[in-house]
Amino acid sequence: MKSEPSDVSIDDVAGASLRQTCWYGVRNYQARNFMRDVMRAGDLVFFYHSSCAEPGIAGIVEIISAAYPDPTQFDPKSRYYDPKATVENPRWFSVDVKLVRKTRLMSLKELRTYSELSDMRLLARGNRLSISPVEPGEWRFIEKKLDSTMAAA
DNA sequence: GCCAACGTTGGC
DNA sequence: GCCAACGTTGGC
Repeated sequence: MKSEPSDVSIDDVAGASLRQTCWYGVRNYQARNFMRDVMRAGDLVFFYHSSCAEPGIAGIVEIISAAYPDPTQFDPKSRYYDPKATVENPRWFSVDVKLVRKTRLMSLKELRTYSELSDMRLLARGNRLSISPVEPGEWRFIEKKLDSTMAAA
């Protein structure tokens, strides 16, 4: 799951009182469908920092709730307000996530160096989805790299 | 700030 | 249902 750290970073989650946060603001149908139809409580997620100086994986979070209507779609003051959404017929969904652990930053640049990840959806050409599935083999590979390689600084 | 690659909108 | 115009994402 991608988040702009200037909005919500892994440190924001780590610093939150319950070390958890609502994942709001998804406004893409494919990403919504992954969240609503595929994610389940207990699933683990790579927390990816996007649109920043060093984009990449910055931590691991766990899904702790089923998808529920994203409250920001009903809030006229929110940048995520959707006038076509109603409480009876919500368009957009959120999940709650909690911190599992911060990791070293595994940059996009580094991710692209691993042939084992050449088919990863996140790395696909032109991919803009803020939420994309990670194959079990990809997950294991990245987790191993995160554990075995120390950050340069 | 640029721009490629998408996704969405709306006229027809 | 097509598709041009427009808007957004996100790396660089």
